Amino acid sequence: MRGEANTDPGTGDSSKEAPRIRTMFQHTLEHEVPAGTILFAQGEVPTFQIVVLSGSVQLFGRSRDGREVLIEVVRAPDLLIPAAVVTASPYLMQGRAPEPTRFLLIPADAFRDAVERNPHLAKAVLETLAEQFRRMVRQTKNLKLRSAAERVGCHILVLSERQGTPDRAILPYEKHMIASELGMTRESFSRALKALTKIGIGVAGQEIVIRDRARLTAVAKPDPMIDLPAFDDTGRRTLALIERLTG
Amino acid sequence: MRGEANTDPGTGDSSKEAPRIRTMFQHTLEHEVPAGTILFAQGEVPTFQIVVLSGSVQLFGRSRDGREVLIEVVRAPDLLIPAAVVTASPYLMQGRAPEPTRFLLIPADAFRDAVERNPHLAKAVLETLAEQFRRMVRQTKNLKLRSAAERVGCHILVLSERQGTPDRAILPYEKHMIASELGMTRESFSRALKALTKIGIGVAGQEIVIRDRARLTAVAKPDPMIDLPAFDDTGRRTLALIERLTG
DNA sequence: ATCTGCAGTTGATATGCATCAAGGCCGGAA
DNA sequence: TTCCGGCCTTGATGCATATCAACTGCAGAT
Repeated sequence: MRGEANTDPGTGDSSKEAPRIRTMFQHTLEHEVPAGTILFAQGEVPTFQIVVLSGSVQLFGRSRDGREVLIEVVRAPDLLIPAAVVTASPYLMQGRAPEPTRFLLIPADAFRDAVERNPHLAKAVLETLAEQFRRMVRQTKNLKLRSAAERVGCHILVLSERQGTPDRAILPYEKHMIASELGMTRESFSRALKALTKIGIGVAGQEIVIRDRARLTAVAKPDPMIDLPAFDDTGRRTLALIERLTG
Repeated sequence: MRGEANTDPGTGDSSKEAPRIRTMFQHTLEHEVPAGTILFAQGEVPTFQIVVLSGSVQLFGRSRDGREVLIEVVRAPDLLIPAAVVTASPYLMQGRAPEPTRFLLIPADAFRDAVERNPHLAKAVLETLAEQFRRMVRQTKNLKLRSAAERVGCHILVLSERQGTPDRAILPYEKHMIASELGMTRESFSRALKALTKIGIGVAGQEIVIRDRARLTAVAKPDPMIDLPAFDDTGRRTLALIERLTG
C-alpha cells in the first residue's frame, strides 16, 4: 500500500468531497505482479478499479469451445476496464499481465462513490472511457474494412511511430499474440510478414526494419480514422488526478 | 424546440447547477428527421450531443477506397456517440437515420459543461458510455471468435428475444445492412440463412420463423459473454435524467 | 551434453467467404 | 399495363485465410 493510508494526514475535513476521497485512499493498494499473472477472469464481477501504473495488460476473449483471442491491450497509464467497474457488471474478457506490471487497486464501490462525488474524477474517467470506446471502434473498422496484410502493415507503421523510430519497429510481445490481436492465425501473420518483405521491410525475430516506408504506406494504406494516433495523454492526465486523490 | 426555452420557468437561481442546466435547456432543440437522413459525416467534430428519443441511427465506417460497412446501431433511447462529444474529437463513423427518428440536440460545449457540473448527469453519461463500450467489445468477440453462420444464427436469436417472440424474428432493416453489420457480404448472409433453413428456421422476406429453437441454439452457440442481453435500461434512465434537466 | 517443449516458419491442402455474373421478385413511375 | 431499378437469390469461380503437418531453432530442465 502506498504511503501508510491509515496515518491520516491532516487534510481539512470541511470540504464536501474529503470523506469519500479518504475512503478511496484508505483501502487503495499498490501492487506489482510478475509477467504472466492473471488479474481476473471473464465473467468475474470487478472488486477493484485497477489502475495500470506501469507495464500493460492483455485482455482475452474466450469462446465457449475454449478458443481465446487477444481483444485489446491496455498500456500504462490507463484504467483497466472502467466500463465493467462503473456498471458493476461481469468482465467480458480475461486480464493478464504479459510483463511485470504495477497497479493501483481501488475498491470498486469506493471508486464508484468517488466518481459520483468528485466531478473532476468523473470527467477524467469519462474521457478515459471515451478514448477506450474509440479504440474499440477503430479496431472494428480495422477488422471489417481491411485485409490481413493491410492490418499487419498498418500495425507495423503504428508501432514504429509509437516507438519513435521511423525506420524500425519492435514487436512488443510474441507473434502469435499479435496475430490474434489482428484477427488472424500465427501462420497467416508469418506469411503476411514474409510478403511484406518483398515491398520494403526486413524481419529479424522481434525486430522489423522498415527499408521503404513510402512503399509500405502505399500497400498498407494507413488511415487516421482507423489507426491509433501516436500520442494521447488522456491516460496520463487521468493517472495524475487519481494519484493526487489517493496520495 | 421543446417547450419555449426562453420563457424561463421560475426555477430557483440559488442552486449552484442551475445556470448551466439552464444554458443546456436554452439551446437544446428537438428535431425529427425522415428516413435516410445523414446526421454527420466521418471526420466531423461534433457540434451537438445528439440524444436519440425515438427511432434509431446506423453508424458506418468507411475505408479510404470508399467501402462502407455498418459498425453499430444506436437504438432509442440512447446517446449518439458521447465518446466523440466528451473528447471533442472527430466522429470515426458516419451517422444515418434508417427510419423517421426524433432527437434532442444539445450544444456540445453546453453538454460538456453540464456533465462537469452535474454529478448525476456525469454518472448517467458514464454508464451509457460504459454500456456502449461493452457492446463494442461484444462485437469484436463476435467477429474474432465466430463463423459467419454462427453470427447469423445468434443474431436471429437475439432479435427474437428483443422482439419478445421466441418463435420468430423480424429483420429490422435490409438484409445487405445486416450482412455488413455482421461482417460479411449480402451473398454470404443469404447463403447462411439458406443453410440455417435446413436446421429449423424458415425465411420469408424480412420475417424469420424459428421452428426448432433448440437446434438453432445448438448450431449457433449463443453466449452471454458475446450476445447482447435482451434488456438494458441504461438508455432509458439516462434519457429520463436528461429530459428532467432540459425541461 | 541431451532432452523437451514452445515459438515460429514453411508447405500442402481445405474451406469459408468474396467476387463475378445472371436472373428473379417486387414496387414505383410513366 | 409496361418498364424500370432496387434488393435479393443463386450459381460458378477464385482467392484469402484457416487448418493440418512437418520441421527448425532456441531456451530451460535434467
